[in-house]
Amino acid sequence: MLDPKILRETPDLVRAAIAKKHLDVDLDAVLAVDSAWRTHLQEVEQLRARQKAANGALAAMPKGTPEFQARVAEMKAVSAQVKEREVQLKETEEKFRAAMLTVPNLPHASVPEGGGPADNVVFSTHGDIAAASPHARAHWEIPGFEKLFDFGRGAKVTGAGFPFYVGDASRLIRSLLGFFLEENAKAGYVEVMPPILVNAASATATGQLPDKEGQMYETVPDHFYAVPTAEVPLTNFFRDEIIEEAALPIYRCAYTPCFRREAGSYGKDVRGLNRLHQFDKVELLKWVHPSRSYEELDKLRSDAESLLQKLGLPYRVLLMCGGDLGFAQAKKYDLEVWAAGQKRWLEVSSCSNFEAFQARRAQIRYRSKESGRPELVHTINGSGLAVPRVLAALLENNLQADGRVRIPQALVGHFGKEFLSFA
RNA sequence: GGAGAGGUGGCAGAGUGGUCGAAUGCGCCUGACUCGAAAUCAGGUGUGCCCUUUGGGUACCGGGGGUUCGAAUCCCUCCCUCUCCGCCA
Repeated sequence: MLDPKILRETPDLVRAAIAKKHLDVDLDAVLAVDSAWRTHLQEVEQLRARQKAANGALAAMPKGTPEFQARVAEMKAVSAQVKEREVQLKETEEKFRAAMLTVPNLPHASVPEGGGPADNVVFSTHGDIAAASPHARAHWEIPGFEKLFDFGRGAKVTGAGFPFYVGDASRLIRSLLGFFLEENAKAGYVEVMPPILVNAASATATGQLPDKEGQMYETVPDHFYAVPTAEVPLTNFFRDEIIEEAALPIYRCAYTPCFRREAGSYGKDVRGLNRLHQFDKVELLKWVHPSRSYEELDKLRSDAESLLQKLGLPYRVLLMCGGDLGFAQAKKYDLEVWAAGQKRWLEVSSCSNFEAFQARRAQIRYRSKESGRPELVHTINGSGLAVPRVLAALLENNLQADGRVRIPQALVGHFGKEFLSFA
């Protein structure tokens, strides 16, 4: 959520931000609701002040006297009025809250202009995509693929998008996860294993609710949500807390399975491992001092990049333009790995600075040494990394003439063999 | 799952209808004393929101609702914690 004061004091700044993000928000309506809410609030608070003053007087008065009775009768009327106004206030407050949730975060000045994916800036490119395996093919076309990545049986047991990983496939995923977690630990991220079901309050704090309810799996009868990313439980770790400034920055990482209903997706994106309902991912998350959030974003991005580098996978970094930035992000980089068989880039990490937007909604603050008061932290997160697409690129790029897949040197220790075999 | 107890400020812990944002102790901050420290003494020390912002107002005693002129205190409901029993990886 954006700071309502920013909206009140500098609405033009917010208008410009909305334009840069190519969103359509009725700011005048939001401002009108804000104004109505504040009017109602003041009315109710004035009435309550009368009540409080009368309470003191009544407490000191001998009970049962005519004066006392008269005062009670008078305050009875005020009480009725308060109750009536409070109903109005609650209504407008709810409208105001809902209206504020339609206002996006402000994009950082360094975010390029643009309306959509075509306007994203290629920030950097690493590795030689032309040098990728001459034997590359789309991973789902590799002979024997279905034996190790059993989508058919997964569909029988659960549904489409819930594959079984058998033998070397399972082993390779486990190797990747171990590799990611250990490398991240070396970079200073403390490993956390969070709950993978969260309650509605947590899903609301990170913005999955109320709007994206249909994207999550919900349990019955407890109404918990299967996490779409470890970002949700991890960010909520410090929800409604005040952190000592000396403790910042806090680096954490977590592996979780991620569950996404992916309602409405279709086409080539959904082939093979490209898009699943359940997948494995290691998430990186930081809580940082506002003055350092952009250097921390760059650092997190390069931490994620180093994983791809160590795996020897060609990739590029996109700097997302205003129109492709997302509602809550102030700045975002996407890491895309090259899948030589599909001849396309696959997003494996999205590194974002939310500034105080997420922290305000989740009420995550630090006690400022300078002011002595609680201030909102900045939150930054990104994948480090999402497994299935890294796996897809690895299978495609490292495919040998004999149908085996060469395991990157960094992974051999975890995997235990030089090659994965589909035979 | 069953039975019981309980959730109050950073912590401990009073308060069971009225001037209570809340005693007291600890902790923390400032000052005095001291060469310095400890001890002692004095003062201060929660968070959110609103306004005509060196100030004023209002809300918050696990969450929500109710009774009442007035609720930390009474009632309903949900959540959580602890103890005992049962079940279980």
